Amino acid sequence: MAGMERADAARNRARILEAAAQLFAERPAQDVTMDDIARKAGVGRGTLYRRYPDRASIAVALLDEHERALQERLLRGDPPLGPGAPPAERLAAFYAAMVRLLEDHSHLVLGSEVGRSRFETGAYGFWRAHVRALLVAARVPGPDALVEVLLAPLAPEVYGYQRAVLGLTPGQVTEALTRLTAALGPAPAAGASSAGMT
Amino acid sequence: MAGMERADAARNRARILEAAAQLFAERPAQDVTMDDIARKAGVGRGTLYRRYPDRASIAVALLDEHERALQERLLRGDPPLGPGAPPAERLAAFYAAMVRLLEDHSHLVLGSEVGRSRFETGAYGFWRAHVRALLVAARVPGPDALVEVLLAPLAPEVYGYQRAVLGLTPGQVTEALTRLTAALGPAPAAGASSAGMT
DNA sequence: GATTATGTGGACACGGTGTCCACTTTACTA
DNA sequence: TAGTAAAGTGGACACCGTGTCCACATAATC
Repeated sequence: MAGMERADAARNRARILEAAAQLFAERPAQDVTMDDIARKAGVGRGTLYRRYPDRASIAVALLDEHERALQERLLRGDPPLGPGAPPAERLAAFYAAMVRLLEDHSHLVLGSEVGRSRFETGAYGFWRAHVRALLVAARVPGPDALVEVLLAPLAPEVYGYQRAVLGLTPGQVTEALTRLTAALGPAPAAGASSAGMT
Repeated sequence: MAGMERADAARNRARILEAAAQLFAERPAQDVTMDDIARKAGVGRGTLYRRYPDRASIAVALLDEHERALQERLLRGDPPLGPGAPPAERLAAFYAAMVRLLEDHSHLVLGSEVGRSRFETGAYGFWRAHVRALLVAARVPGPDALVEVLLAPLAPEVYGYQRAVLGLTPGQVTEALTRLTAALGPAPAAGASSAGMT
């Protein structure tokens, strides 16, 4: 372990995170200044910058715990989210859960620079790996490029736009993704009637 | 017509656009300040702000002409992009063209706040309407939510990420989208063998 | 050539960011 | 328990970009 965190430091970290969560909840992340957070947390600017060099890193920290929880459920939770169910069902469950996550916390991401850095977060790679594994399990051919296409609507900016501007419901997004995935599948045996569009 | 534009004003507008195009090409839009643009264009700050209240509006102006050109081709160009070809082919052609457009000009959008405002641009609505119409023509059921999902990978941020970080080629993106769309289709008649994944 | 409206440009004030360093607190050691 | 080193803290500060404002210049109109 690389040195214990001092007690006061831990306390302040908690304060900062809590203050930031409140502020991000009540107005766009863009409009929350580092100063706001420091003041609300009862902490000096220097202290804030020591741990979190910018807004994005705070948002990521806040997001992290929620994402971890979902990852845990994907790996070891009950079906259909966890292992045990057929791939298509697990995918549908994943979409629903992911939409739920976005629904609850996308405000952390929208409007700050997190959108970009979030991709670098380990979490996004995790979702990708998960979906890819399910596609492979379902014998969908050429999963590599498909994964990205299937994940794109869950990019925070895109999702936020679909919800806020277009007025789509979370259910509609989930359903569209599920239907899309359901339409995929192993190349039909020669001669089998295909349902695809010509 | 709401008043002619003065000759000097027109000249300066052109200068500004040209300067901005050069600057955006050589470094991330984020890092180009309004001052940079004004200086390079040989124009005062006030003049710049008069027409373009922020970076985003400049980028949108630059993007506009390219987007209009593609719109024109979609409406009145030769098949498969224009009318005449079967919907699936037109969609594939559209994807390819759109990827090309992003390939050439996504740097205008990435990193500035355009990402957001771009959605409000008429252009995005146009793409949506186009794809939706093609889905309808192909008798794909429930096109409304699907359109968004199919367009999501073409959101500039997402596309840029797939290209830069993931290393996907333009061709891969196009192909994934095309395959996805091809898999869609009218609900198969009861009893017909489905190629979809279970 | 005079008048008016439109366009221009740079000075300015404001606000946020990130840095820096003297000070305080904690954890360790004798 | 006192002393010491390391870690943490907080606010003052300088920097930079933004957007506004207004005195001036230039083009269109009479």
